[in-house]
Amino acid sequence: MDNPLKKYIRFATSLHLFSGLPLTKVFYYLCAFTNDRNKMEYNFSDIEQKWQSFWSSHKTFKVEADSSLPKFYVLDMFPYPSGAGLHVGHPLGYIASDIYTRYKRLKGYNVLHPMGYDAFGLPAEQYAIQTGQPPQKTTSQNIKRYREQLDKLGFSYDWDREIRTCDPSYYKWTQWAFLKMFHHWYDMELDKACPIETLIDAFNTHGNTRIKAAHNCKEEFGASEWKAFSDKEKEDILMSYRIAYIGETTVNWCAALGTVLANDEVREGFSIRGDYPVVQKKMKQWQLRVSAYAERLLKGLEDITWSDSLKEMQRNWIGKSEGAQMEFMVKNGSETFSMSVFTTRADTIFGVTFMVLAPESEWVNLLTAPEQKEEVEKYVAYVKTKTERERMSQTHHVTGVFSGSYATNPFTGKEIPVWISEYVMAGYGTGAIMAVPAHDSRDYIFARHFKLPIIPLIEGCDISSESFDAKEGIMCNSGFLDGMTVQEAIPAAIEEVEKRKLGVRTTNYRLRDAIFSRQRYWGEPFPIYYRDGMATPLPESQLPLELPPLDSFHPSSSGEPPLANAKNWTYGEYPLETSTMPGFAGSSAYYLRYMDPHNSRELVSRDSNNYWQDVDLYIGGTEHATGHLIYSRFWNKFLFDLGIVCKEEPFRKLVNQGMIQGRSNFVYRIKNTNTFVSLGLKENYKTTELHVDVNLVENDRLNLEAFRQWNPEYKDARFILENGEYICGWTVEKMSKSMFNVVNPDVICQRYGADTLRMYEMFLGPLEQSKPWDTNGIDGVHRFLKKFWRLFFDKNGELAVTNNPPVEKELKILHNLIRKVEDDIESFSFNTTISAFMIGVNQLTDLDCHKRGILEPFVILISPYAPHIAEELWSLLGNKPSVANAAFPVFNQEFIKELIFEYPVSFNGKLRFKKTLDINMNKDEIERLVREDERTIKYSGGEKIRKIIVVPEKIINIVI
RNA sequence: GCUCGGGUGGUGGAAUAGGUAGACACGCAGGACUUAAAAUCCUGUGGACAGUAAUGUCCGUACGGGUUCGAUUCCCGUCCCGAGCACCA
Repeated sequence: MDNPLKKYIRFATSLHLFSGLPLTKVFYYLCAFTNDRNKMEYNFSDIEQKWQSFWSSHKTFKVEADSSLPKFYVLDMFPYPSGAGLHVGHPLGYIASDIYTRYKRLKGYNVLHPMGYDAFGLPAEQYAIQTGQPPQKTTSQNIKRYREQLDKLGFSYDWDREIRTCDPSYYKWTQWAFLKMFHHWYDMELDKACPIETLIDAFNTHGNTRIKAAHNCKEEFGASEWKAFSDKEKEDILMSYRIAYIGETTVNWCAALGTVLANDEVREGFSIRGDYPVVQKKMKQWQLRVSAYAERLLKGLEDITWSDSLKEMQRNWIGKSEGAQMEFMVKNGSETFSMSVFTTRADTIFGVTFMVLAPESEWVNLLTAPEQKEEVEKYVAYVKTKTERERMSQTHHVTGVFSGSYATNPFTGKEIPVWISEYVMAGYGTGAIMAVPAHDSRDYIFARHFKLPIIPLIEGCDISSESFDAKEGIMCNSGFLDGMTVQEAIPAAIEEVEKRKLGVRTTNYRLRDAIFSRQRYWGEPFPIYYRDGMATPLPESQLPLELPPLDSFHPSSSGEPPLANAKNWTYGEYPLETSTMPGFAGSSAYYLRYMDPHNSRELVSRDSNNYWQDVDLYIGGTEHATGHLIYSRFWNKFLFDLGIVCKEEPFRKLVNQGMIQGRSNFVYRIKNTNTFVSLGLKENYKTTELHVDVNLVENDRLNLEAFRQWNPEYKDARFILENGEYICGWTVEKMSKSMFNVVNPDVICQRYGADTLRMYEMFLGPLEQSKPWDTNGIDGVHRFLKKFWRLFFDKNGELAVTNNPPVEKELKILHNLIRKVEDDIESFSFNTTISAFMIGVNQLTDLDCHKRGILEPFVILISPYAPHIAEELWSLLGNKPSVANAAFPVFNQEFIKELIFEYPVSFNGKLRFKKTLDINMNKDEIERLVREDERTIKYSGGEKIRKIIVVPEKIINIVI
């Protein structure tokens, strides 16, 4: 057994052997040392354990809706509990949100600060396929580990509200929302989701010709036709109007994962999870009609406090562009077709010299002339063989084929050829374009390559080597548009198009409907069964439809999703849907469920929702900008349309914490030897750079013994040292196991304590900035906490706080700090607060200040940052029950006067003098004061003076 | 290519309604206490030059211009780094 006493004796013995001192003397020194330590040292591990169990047993952070208190909702993006556990980068945002939460509580708010787990997902399933371990089991193990790690950091979550997306009582409401979407359609006139019954009524009276709806229905029909349709036909038509619908679409199919993926789960033709190739494939899939909300998703960005870059990312993703949809008559031999294109540059119509179709476009078959058939088919086949990545990487590789048919330019009347090329995408606009080579770089390159005519439309533009894409200049060669600026010509052209009935003004969005089914096991089952091949919703009373246990998580032998293997996966005699929902399903409304997590009758009760309303502060990474944060906003808007939630936007303010990168260390092995040379001397040798585990390195000094034991290969390693030490090189890289630079928060907690870790993570730099983790600086923060602790004790280790009234100097330190802490937290500058604390402690130490009137408020100020030490000191000062229930100290204006006195008035940047200025001074008094110095001033008026700037002959500015 | 951020000591970073640049911390150097170590505390620390010294002078916020009594901050141009988007018609 390795108890502390044995360790202690072993340590003393080795000291005795090492130093040659008598054993008795060794014990004497050790005793003196440890006694001293026990008495007054800051014992963080005892303190932190004590208060963490206090908080948990007293449910200190439990909150209830209370209409007598103002509410505040602080939310973290809940984690996916991976098998690797947390590294030091994960808690950054959690620490920031916890500081804000604790601050808001001190300010008298009733703060909702919950936590949970985004527990469905691919990694657990992949692990299950490899090992046969059910995802239920590994997920709950991972959650347990996450919880242990989170608890050590002293977060003030209300754990009674914990949710897990894989819990049936939670995903009941994910399924419920899906059913609601199935039962609704989007009315473009009312601009909201409406019950499907209203659509059926409308079909019964007018058919679908008069209805403005978001849909993908291909037919038009009148009321009598509708009534004559069979049930199956009716159901197929309704399906093309539902907000949750099955539709055939080109999907991202990942063969390696055996599932379809959403656009945000794919990057450059490869899956984000696993980096497997993804191909485009037409499939019937469940989809959510997110595109119906495109305009509202865009508009809603105006009223929320998110960073500009994040809003910009969402705007790009939604990709609104305004222009016109125009009809071109196309002749293929004797047949004539009307083909529509979308353009934002209707003004360039006179420069259209050819048209281009996407190879996948439905027009290709109709418009291919018999004599070109062979060539077109060859080309289309060639395009199909290219992967998505190849098509993207070869952007300037021009390919294409002439279709053999000609369109007519409706304005010039000229015949123009129709081409087919991969540079036009089937998925955007109509899959066909009018090409204006003079003013679009892609059209220009194409025209040059195939020697098609180029007509310049802007006076004086140079198109000899490239197109003129800018929307500026005076129009020419453009008939009635000649002489206008481009900005005038665009609306004028659209107007003319509409007048001549050649097309209509249109807005196009890049945002596409979200593909909502995944052919995998570890997700929410769809509450859908198939009757005679028709997708039919389960009644709400059947929810939740629980995920059945499985023995094998592979796809079935016939290529069906894993759920096809489940026994009795039927509703009565009818088969249930075998796909499951994607990862974003469970995370789309979790912030609502936290408001009322135990409600078994509703997603969230009206009362709870009315009280908590929306998330006031949401902290998380930018990686969710185009995924979760779009889907959540969509989901919330849908629920808003149904009157289930009272706010249209779910996240009022959003802060993106930066990434914490790893700081890797290197050692330098001399080639073909087992000798390592220190950084400063490596130029003298031929060396190989090797990553070394950062846990064996301190302040870039290698622990030689630990290094030898790290890997058997290095057992006999020799070192060339500089000044007796081995200095390692370093660089900043992603934090990952393979770079040996992962720092586990548990290790830091054990060594320095959670309070030090929390403060250090904040001290590292601005919250929103990415920065490397560098353990080197942590001693400074730890030293500060020790100093802070010592402030409360005298030299004998006795609590030394007195009730003497503080003097003005001490009050100034305090009130300066109050203002600083308040300003910094409100502006999320948590890093600079730590400096202010350090200065404050140093000043109080110099003054030997032991006064309760100063120290007690100081404890409150520091408690959001270092809650454990604050609780301990708070209770030592005789307060009950918890500093979390204290009130934030009030900043006293009186001491601002003192600050003014201190601020030097500079003269010519060199001479300095101090002037006594009073906050109550008015303009005349200041003028008189300065006139005595024979200088003139300008004064713009105001209430308080902060500083006064003087230069030769005049005062330039008085800052108020 | 387009959009948005950002370039400050050996290091992380302070300071922007223009006003003592480098707070605070790390590291480094020196010192105190100690038989010793640990811990703790104190001093110095952007660069160059001058002086025995206190101190003084000049140069310094990526680079080049501009506005201003005064610019790290505002404006124009250039370079570099990071993030996002990328045949979006």
